[in-house]
Amino acid sequence: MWFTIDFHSHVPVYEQIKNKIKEKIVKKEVNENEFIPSIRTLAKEIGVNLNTVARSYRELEQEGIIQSVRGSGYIVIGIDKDKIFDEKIEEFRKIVISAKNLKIEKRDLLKVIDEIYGGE
Amino acid sequence: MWFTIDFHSHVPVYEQIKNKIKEKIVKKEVNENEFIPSIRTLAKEIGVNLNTVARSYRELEQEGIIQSVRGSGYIVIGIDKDKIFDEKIEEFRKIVISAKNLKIEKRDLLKVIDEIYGGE
Amino acid sequence: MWFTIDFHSHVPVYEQIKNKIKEKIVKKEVNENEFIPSIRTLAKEIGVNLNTVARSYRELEQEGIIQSVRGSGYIVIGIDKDKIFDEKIEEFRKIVISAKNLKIEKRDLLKVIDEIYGGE
Amino acid sequence: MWFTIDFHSHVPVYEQIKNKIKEKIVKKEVNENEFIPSIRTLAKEIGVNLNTVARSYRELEQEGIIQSVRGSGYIVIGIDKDKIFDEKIEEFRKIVISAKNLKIEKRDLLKVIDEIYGGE
DNA sequence: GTGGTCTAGACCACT
DNA sequence: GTGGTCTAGACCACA
Repeated sequence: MWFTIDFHSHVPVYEQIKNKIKEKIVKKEVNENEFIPSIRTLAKEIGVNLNTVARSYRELEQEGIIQSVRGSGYIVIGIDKDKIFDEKIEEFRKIVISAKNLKIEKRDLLKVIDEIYGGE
Repeated sequence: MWFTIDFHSHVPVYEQIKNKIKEKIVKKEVNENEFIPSIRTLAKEIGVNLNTVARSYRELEQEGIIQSVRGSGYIVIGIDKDKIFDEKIEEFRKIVISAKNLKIEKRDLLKVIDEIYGGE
Repeated sequence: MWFTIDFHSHVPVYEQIKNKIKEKIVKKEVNENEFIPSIRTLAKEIGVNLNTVARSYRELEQEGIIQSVRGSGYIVIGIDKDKIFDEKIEEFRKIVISAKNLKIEKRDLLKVIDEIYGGE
Repeated sequence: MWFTIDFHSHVPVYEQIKNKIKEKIVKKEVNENEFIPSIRTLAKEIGVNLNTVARSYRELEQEGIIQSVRGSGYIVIGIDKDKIFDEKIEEFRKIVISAKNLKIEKRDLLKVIDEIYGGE
């Protein structure tokens, strides 16, 4: 299974798909000039409609990250890592602010980070 | 202005309102037994429809956080800080995982936390 | 009727809709800050599915030409006339080249232009 | 290379091939009773599938423009120039109307024509 | 009523 | 088999 979708999230499914694929590319689980799963394959795998995946792919193509090859599928072009980085950091900043507002202490956040990145 | 709404977020407006009010309560900007703004007032202030604010208040009441006082408005009952804490930590954990997936380094996250919480 | 669609064209319906709306804006048949017809209204009027119009509007929004207003509709932001101009001139250039290749004479093209723009 | 194909055009590849061949015939780059490239050759040259070229040739044959010669290939029969002319002029007319709608001035179109046909 | 998303299913162009 | 487009119809969030 390539990845899973949270159907109860407020984030639309097509956005989740876009994000997951961007992650895969950054993590080099798919490399440039490689094909990603076909629209139909991925749709079946994650249990969504073909059109939903198609929309994700179409938007990723508009962002210049993948490109359709007629009759063959979608191929990875490349990704602007700085942009992805900045977007995620901004998202991260918002939730840290929100956590601070909720009087969550710094050490509680650090604990989570250590858990995930490994202590040290 | 009490707070602002991101109308182009994927998070529904009524959810944003609920979250902001919870933050206010935890931060003690509104205390127990105090009134929060009337539906009408808040709706006008943040530029949304009455029904939207009404829905937020209704759900907050169902969660036992506020209570309607006939003819007067809504009064703060109290809040289960542990639950709020856990929810936010969980949200935080997800984005940290996502950041790690994107090969964002630990120190980049720590930098953001220091910025917001104050270094050290 | 706002406009009509050529269902036998190779140009996809959603593209035709986008082009027609761009024309309307340039021609000032709809002005900035005015609403264009709702997705459902336009879909019914030109006899296409709601999703098709929705896609057109979504892409026009991505291009910064219109913007969605929650619960109200889509409002015109503005349009980069130079870009539209350049695109159309480029399209025009291609067909002129093609006409020349087909040994169509210059005066035959000029005749068409005079017909449409008014002679002289 | 005989000609090139725009794979991201909305015009189907088999239509593009047909049009290019018609142009070649009108321009007398291939004359009557001469062979055009074999399906296999042309397919390889422009990088499309055999079936696609085959479809183009089949339709050109139906239009009486070329004819298959068993074991040899396809030979040019002739072309109804008036029909080609009318089709192209009609296509031209549409874009001129569209240009006028976009408030493009007559002189801008004339400039393009002069560029391509040579001034005067 | 408005936009936003999604499903199910279809046909076309192309390899 | 692949992508590209479209229809019909549904549910949600919002004014």
